[in-house]
Amino acid sequence: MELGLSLGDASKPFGFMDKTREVAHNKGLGFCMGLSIGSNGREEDKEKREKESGKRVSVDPPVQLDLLPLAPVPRNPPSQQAFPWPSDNGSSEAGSSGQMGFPARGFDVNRLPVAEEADDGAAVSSSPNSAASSFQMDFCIYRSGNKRDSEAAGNDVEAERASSRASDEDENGITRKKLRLSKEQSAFLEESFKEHNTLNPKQKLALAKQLNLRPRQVEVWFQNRRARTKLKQTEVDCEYLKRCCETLTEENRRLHKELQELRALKTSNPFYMQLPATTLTMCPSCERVANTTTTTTTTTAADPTSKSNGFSLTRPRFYPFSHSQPNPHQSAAS
DNA sequence: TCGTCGCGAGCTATTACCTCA
DNA sequence: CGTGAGGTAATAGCTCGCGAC
Repeated sequence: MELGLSLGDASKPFGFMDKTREVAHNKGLGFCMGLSIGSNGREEDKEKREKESGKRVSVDPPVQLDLLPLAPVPRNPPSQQAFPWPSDNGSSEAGSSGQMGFPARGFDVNRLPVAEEADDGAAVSSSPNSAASSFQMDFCIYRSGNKRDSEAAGNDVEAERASSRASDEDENGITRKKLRLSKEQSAFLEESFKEHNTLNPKQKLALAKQLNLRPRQVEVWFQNRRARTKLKQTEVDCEYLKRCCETLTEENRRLHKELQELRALKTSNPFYMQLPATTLTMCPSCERVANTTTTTTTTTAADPTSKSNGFSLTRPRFYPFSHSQPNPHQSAAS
């Protein structure tokens, strides 16, 4: 697990994030986190939109957390599903039907009646129940009142649910119905989100068509997904900062105690502390004395294992910031 | 060049529905 | 069977960027 914290300079995302993300993806390790406070986020929006044309961008750069599943996530799911837009490496083609890994034996989901599709221009081209539809995916029906589709999908459970809900369908259409996405749809959207956490209109339309959803549904899903991600980031941020606070409090308490011990030592042995000031200069990163003299006393003090005076110079300290350069003392310190 | 307007997109807060313990 | 909690799809309202004028 690698943690990084940055306060104040939101314009600079964490350089280590990319590397850590890579590691996390490749090895399924932990999570990484970066935090930056002080940005309004709009500049990042602009950048995102500029990159939206196909580049993978991260949402909300000032707060970057990688909370992806710890288990290795295949870049291409076992089903070899292909996203409806060209990937960064151009490996997937738009509308690559049959590569989704889902049986192409039916439809569909949450598909509104034809008349209802008109609210989103992109979804009006195909009849949701038509076998000749260009929609490739076989998603179980979860929408109330769409029993026929669900049965066609062969999913008895979903069909039952849809059937049971059909009875409470509000005929006047005022009641807002919950359109639960199928697992396949959610999984595909999730994979899409990993590729692009924002969608341009073309991607949205393509994804909607491939998933047999309305573009608005895809849009809402991504919106909610981003919100969930941000919420989790915030939770982890809070947890991390809480730990930082606890650690620093503990460190502060320990330093006070150490100071008292030193003062007591000085009082009892006034000659002990008559060392050159440089003797106690410590490397802030590795806790080792950086400048030593040749006196016997100093050598003793510089020895991190020395307990001759009842305390050690090596004490665990908490530094939330990682070294920008490799710590030359790290191997020795460990 | 600057101001205004319309539009599109994203974000946040909230609601409404659904599932499950 | 009723109920509350949690998850999530959907909505509303807002801000911001951008292009047209």
